[in-house]
Amino acid sequence: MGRLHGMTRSRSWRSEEVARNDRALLRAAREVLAVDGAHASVAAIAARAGVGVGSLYRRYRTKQELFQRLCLIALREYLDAANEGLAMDDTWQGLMHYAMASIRSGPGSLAPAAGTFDVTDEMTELARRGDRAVAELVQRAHRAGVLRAGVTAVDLELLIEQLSKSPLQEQLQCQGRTELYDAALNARERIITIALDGLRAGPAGALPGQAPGYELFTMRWAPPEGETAE
Amino acid sequence: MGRLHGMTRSRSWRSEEVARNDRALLRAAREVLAVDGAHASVAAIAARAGVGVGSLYRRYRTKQELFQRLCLIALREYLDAANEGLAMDDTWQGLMHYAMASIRSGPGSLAPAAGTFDVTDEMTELARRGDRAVAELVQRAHRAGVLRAGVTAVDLELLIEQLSKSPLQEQLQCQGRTELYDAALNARERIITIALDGLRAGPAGALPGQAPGYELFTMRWAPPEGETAE
DNA sequence: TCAGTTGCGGAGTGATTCGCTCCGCACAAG
DNA sequence: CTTGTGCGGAGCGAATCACTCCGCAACTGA
Repeated sequence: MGRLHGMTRSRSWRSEEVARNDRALLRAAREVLAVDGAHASVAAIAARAGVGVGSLYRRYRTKQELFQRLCLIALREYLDAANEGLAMDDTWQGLMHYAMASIRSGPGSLAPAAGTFDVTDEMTELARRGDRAVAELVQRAHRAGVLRAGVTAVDLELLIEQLSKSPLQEQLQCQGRTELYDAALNARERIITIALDGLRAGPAGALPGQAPGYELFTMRWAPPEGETAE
Repeated sequence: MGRLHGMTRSRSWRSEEVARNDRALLRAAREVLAVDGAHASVAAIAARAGVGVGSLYRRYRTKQELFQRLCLIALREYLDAANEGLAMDDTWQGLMHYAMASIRSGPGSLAPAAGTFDVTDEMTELARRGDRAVAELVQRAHRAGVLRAGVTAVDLELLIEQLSKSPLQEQLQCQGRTELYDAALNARERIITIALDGLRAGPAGALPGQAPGYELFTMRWAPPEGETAE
């Protein structure tokens, strides 16, 4: 925001500045999407990235295209996190590594955008591989006896999604209270720690109801019929 | 939607139907607010309640007035839940009773509306009394040794807020997939159980960072300065 | 049977916000 | 100087917002 135009930059920004703008755009898009949900506007994204809407539309032909790229990146991070977790020796730490990483940059943040753009084959493939890795992560943890009895991969993924959004931080930054941002970050770490520790095997009782099926998780990425909804 | 007008109803609906509509309106308002956040529209609320916007505006002079009444009711339920929890003999069960009730009808759902309406003295008084009751609930649980070391009342309230929203159910009903609603409800119960069990005293390690202050919780109800935001 | 009354649904209204286009400008190279 | 390139943001038509208003159905007292 403001008038900074050219000014400081001087040498070959032929593609250097371009890449920086692209990263800022993607970061801003994820943040705004997490805050404003399905109603996130391109103007807000561009403003948060510190660029004009013109620059945004030069890189992405449409809002949907930006969200698609965002989703692809999130899915890649999701898959990487699961594989990294599987590579760890400590079973519990591996599970937690995946959970933490997935919460931080998870597809949960862009769930509100689900159904507003077409899902490419690459996305479904990435999601499939990720789910498979997570299922193995969960199975391994159960075999090691460190994961609470009855917890399924779907339980885990839904819990992660639940923890992905931060209502507190959303409102804080929506009101512009930057002075409390660090405190909110700290508070969120504690909450996540508490919630994830509920996954540990221990004296806690059985889970209520029966294990949820995968359809709860896959359903959302395919718009039902008749484009958007209702 | 639909033309059902009078039809089935016959006897003295002078005030019976009116009360039913009011309840439906409040219920719908809470649901839509939880789904659409700050951008919830009166049309959506009225439609979900099965009434016309005219009926909504005959009972509430403005959208803000509806949200105020909604907030007041939620705060009352919140206070009641805390007091009921205190009245229980079993300390842990008392805490869980409060948490469950607060999650289900919690002020967390209407957090996005915070700052969009004026806070009355009655609201602040109710919130103050509720917070006091919760603080006692937490203190009592700590004395009994059933609550995880280091957990503060603010931690608890923020965790409850985190669990108040259900991204899964939101999207489900936004897409009109009613056939999966029961499964989603069941899945949510499991997630809440897991997360709340992380509050139990046990072998889990210490919480990261330091205890968050109350300002994180009270800040939001007072618009900073300059009305809405930004 | 029939005016009179009451509460209802939803089309209409001006204001606002949306996704997106397009143009003037700052700067580097020739 | 002229030319070329990527930029910010004003501007545009469409969509959506909170809110008003009116015709109608259901019921009442006679």
